[in-house]
Amino acid sequence: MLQQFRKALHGSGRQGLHIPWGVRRAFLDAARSFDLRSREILFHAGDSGDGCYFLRDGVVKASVIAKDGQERLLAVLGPGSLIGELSLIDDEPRSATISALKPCHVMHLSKQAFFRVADSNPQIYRHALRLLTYRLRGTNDSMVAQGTVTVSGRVARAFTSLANGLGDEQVDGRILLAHKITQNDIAGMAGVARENASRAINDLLREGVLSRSGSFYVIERPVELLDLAEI
Amino acid sequence: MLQQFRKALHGSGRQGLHIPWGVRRAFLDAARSFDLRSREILFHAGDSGDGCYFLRDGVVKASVIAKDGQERLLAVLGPGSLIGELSLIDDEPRSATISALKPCHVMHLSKQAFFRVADSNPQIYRHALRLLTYRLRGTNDSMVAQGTVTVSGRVARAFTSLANGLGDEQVDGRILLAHKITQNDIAGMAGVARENASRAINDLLREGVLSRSGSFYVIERPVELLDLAEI
DNA sequence: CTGAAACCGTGATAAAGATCACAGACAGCG
DNA sequence: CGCTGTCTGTGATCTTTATCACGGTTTCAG
Repeated sequence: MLQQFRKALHGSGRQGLHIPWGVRRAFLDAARSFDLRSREILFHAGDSGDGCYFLRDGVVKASVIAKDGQERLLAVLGPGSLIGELSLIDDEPRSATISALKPCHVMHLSKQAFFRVADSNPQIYRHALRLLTYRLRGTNDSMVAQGTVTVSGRVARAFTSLANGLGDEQVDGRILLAHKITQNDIAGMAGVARENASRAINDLLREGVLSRSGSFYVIERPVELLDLAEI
Repeated sequence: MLQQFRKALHGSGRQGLHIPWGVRRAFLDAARSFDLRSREILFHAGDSGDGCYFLRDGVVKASVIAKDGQERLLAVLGPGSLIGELSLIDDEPRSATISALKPCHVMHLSKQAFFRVADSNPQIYRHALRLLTYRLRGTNDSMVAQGTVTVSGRVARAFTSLANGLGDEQVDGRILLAHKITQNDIAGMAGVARENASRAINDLLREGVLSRSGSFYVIERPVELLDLAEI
């Protein structure tokens, strides 16, 4: 099912990026690894950026602060995610702020190292192109959704996106979101007021599409959720 | 000033893509050129796509139809634009419909040809990465704007985007949008109802930020427009 | 254990924007 | 020309969503 989520959100597999073996090796050799404490910030939007990061373990969020001070959450990312690849490519400032939601283990790959490795492994370029294409399709869809889909639809959409970033598929097909998510997070992702996110989430809980296990959410009926999200 | 528009919308130069000379040559040799009549459709969203297009002359629009039947205009593109590059890379269906707004001259580059040329000119990959990165930053911003900016702001934003795609900078710094644009187009780009777009446009005309020359719009005070668009 | 701070649910109201209705302008064309 | 279809401007509603208010609940640091 998770595959279908990812498929539905375009591409396949985690972030659509499966680097071949030897190449991954070359990357890891060139990378410097370090840890992030919970709440620690990897970088701020607007920082000048050099290189990109690979999240080996942990969970981070990508967010921006709009002019009016509201925080918009672009994504919550789990292990295996590539972070900060935009600045790697175009040397423009970071477009979002990345902060750790739990302790993380991260690898940093400098710009020079990336292009050095990539130049001798042209498939890497193809993979990178695919990754960006995947993201672009995603944001395009989101933009359309933002304008045409209702609040509860966008909340459902936020959950599918979370499932994509950090979902754990259980044997029975349910998807566990193995991290504490607040209503503020959901509201920030869906672009709605916290209060309305609350109402929409409770509707989903009442209908049984979603449930709570401890402080984690569980997607009980993924198919219905996709349907509500109008994907 | 147009530069500043493009800068403000991330990247520099038309679409941020300046292919070096020899390489451009190789592309043109491998491409097949043809014409499009006004209103003719290059491809539909959902079509399976092979290869990409380069718009040598003319104007096209990229749009999608949301589930509820509303047309959302993603962009209006002028000469020099690259079209359909997503499917080129990932073989997924076309994500938008491209239709000609006036007679166009187009070059088609097949997938095989693209990768053949690119594999022997790795800088091409870098350029392609830059282009996608540029677009990604753009859509990211739009997404944030969509949620936090008011209707008149988004209408202003639509005009900046139009200026970017088909603006002609005059010697006095004004920017001429040399194509007939309807209120429906603006509404579709800003994601608002046509009537409200109408009201917002008239506000801009009254304030003198915008004016009309025949059936074309002219951006009289680009800086103010950028400001209203909260870019 | 306990107090502060963050989080959550829910009603009441306000505001933004969509939709409806309709008349005038304008463009293309038989 | 005059007719038809598209485009435009502007009021009057209606809907959706944000905002405000506030009490209850959980979490966590000391």
